[in-house]
Amino acid sequence: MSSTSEASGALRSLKERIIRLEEDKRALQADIKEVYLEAKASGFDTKALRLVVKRAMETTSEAAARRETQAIAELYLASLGMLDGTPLGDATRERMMPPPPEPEKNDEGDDGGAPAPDSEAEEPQRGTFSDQDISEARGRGEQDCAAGKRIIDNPYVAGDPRRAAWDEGHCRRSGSDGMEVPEAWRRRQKPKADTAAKEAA
Amino acid sequence: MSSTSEASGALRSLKERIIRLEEDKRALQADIKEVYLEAKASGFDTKALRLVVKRAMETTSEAAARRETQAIAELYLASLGMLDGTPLGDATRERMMPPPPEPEKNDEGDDGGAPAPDSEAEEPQRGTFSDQDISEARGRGEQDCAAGKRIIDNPYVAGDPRRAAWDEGHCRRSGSDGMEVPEAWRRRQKPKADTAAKEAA
Amino acid sequence: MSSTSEASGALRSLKERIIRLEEDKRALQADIKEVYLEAKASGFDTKALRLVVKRAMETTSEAAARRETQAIAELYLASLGMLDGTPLGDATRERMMPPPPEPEKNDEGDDGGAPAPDSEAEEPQRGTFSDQDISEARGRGEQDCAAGKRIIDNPYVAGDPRRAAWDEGHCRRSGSDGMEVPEAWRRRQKPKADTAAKEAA
Amino acid sequence: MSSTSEASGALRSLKERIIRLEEDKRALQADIKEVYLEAKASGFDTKALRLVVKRAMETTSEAAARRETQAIAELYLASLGMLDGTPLGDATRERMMPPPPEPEKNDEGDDGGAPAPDSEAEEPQRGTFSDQDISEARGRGEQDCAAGKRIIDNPYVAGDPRRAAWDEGHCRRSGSDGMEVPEAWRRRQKPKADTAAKEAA
DNA sequence: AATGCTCCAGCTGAGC
DNA sequence: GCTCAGCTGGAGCATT
Repeated sequence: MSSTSEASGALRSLKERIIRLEEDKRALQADIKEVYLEAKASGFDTKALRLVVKRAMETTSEAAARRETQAIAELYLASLGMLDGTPLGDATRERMMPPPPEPEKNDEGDDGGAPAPDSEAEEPQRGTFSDQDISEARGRGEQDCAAGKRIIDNPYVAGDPRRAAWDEGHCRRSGSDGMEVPEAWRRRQKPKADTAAKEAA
Repeated sequence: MSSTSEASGALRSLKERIIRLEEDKRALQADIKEVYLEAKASGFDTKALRLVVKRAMETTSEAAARRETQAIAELYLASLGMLDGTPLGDATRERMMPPPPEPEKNDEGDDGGAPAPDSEAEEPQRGTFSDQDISEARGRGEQDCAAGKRIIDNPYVAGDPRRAAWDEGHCRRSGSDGMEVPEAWRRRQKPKADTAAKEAA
Repeated sequence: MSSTSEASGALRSLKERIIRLEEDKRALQADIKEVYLEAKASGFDTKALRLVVKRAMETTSEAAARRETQAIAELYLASLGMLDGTPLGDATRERMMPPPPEPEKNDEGDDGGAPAPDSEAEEPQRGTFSDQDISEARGRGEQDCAAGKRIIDNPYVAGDPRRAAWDEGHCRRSGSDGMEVPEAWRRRQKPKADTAAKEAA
Repeated sequence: MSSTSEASGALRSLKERIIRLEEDKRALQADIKEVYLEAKASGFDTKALRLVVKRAMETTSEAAARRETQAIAELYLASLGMLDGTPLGDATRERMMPPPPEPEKNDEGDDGGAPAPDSEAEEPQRGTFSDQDISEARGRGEQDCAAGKRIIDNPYVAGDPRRAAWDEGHCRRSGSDGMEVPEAWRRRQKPKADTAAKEAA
């Protein structure tokens, strides 16, 4: 019988190689844990820090996929009236842009449909709006959507709670246009295999 | 020997109760899976839908904890220059508000430090800003922070890529004030026990 | 616009169906947890109980797959000298049986190779065997394997620590026969899809 | 303001240390995966191999805990008649030994209670026993337990299917003695913190 | 009681 | 089309 080719020896060798690697891995895990403990001792929030690390290690396509999911989820939340105060992010807005139908006409509709919310919007203090104000903003969002306004045409400035309400109205409307499921509500590209991209990074 | 008090019978009974419950659970899991498949078949993005469901089932305090972590993570990302285009959310801004130092003086600094970006900001088209523009906005954010401006005083409107850059500058600066770790960067309240709240819901 | 066919309404409906099911699931999970707590309070070991439940809920083919993996792992452990006292299980022995080469010859080899360990084996007390005894048993296992003895021909009775050692020797030998990896060391049948079986049960 | 003590810089440093460690970890994970693939290509069963590695990396106390849980689970399975052919392992037998009540009396009970199963047991062929044989063995196990016989006094040899049945009878009986839950059915020692032991190993 | 860690199972995406 | 591995999320357990 040969000495190195036998199954028993091969098994032993495999086992030991794996164990060695696993031990190294454990050591690294312990190191990582320690760094987090150190961060915590310094006053950082480890959960947030973990999130930051995760983001920093994402490949480009992973980040894109995450953003897309996030954007779609925001559309869904908006259409269900669950935005609770946080307006749509930029990525989500961008997502809804592709069909910019006849912009010149929109401007007209804009002026008519939502004449001058800007005047009210000049007071961005929180908490000064009644439920009725919010409700009105939601209704205006629906109307504006029906009138062909785009999602970026939200008349309320950032920080204004009515901004989220308008988004909600717009999204609900855009999801109820008789289409089965609107294009912006669907996942688009296939998340490509980016193993190579990972190495390249 | 008694019939019902014996350990062997008790064990059997426990086993069977658990199995019955587990089977019911499996059935429900299958049902849930089916609904997701149905959603997918209709064109919805299941991953986003899962997220929506998760949100909808959160208790108040869970939602608060999530939002807080999110806000802190955004601060960290901003201070590391990793916002890549997405400006700070409202919740994050709110988080940084508590210390509103001498507002009247700030207004002065405001006028001086960032005179009139609004004029430029009136063109919210994406992609028309050079890297230098972005860099300048970041630097201005740092200066404005040093001058006592608050995070909500970001002079760039929503949708303007320089808005995120200004945020980054402001956050980096606010994290470098010589304090060990600024108050806004820390986790605040203990997430209270909301078991009762869960039942109430 | 129609009332039921719109995407927004469909989304709401899906969300609510899922939430309802998830709530039921949570309730069941809570019930299950309670039963385990009750078991624990009665003095049962919950970890062992969980294992029992797992076994009881296995389908036939799942059980078969588990047993096969278990048997192979025991072969590996034996060949690496890691059985530490626990001899091979019946399933593992059975696994090594298929090639029963010329039984009549084996019997001869049996008589010659391991004459009368039975006489010693009549004292099944633990701890009365030296390392040398163990080592001898391992060597005998290797020889017996070479001599064509089958794994069930282990001359030591259950409970005798030399039994495990003989197993180890036999397995090491059977894994070193010059074959790449012996048949008994490989996974055999494809684990068939038993979805139907699951329903039938 | 100092350059190194600022929060923003500290955060960056923490992030980068973690990322570096995580990258090393990923590399090791990839290596481990490769070894498993190699093993698979050679014909080894990777699932079994994983189990072997797990065993090999266990600390002493972890192994003890695993064995204890395993032994208790076997007792439970036996008492529920779920051993299906696989008799109790040695560890489980050992577990039930502590109360060795008056061994000389037991020998007598032995002779009376289960006179000469050995004569039948000399034919260890599988599959030659009827359900009735199995049932009888189970009943005898119960009787023998009642008569004070110990678990190691199982009269059937290893490989005899009645051996498992006798075990089942004995375990069922020992769990039904009127005691709440017998001592052997409970978890014994607290699994001590063996962090130090891990390092020592 | 609350939190952090570890383990496990279910789900998702790739690959033959 | 089905299997397979990776992975993420959740549950249990130990700890403080």
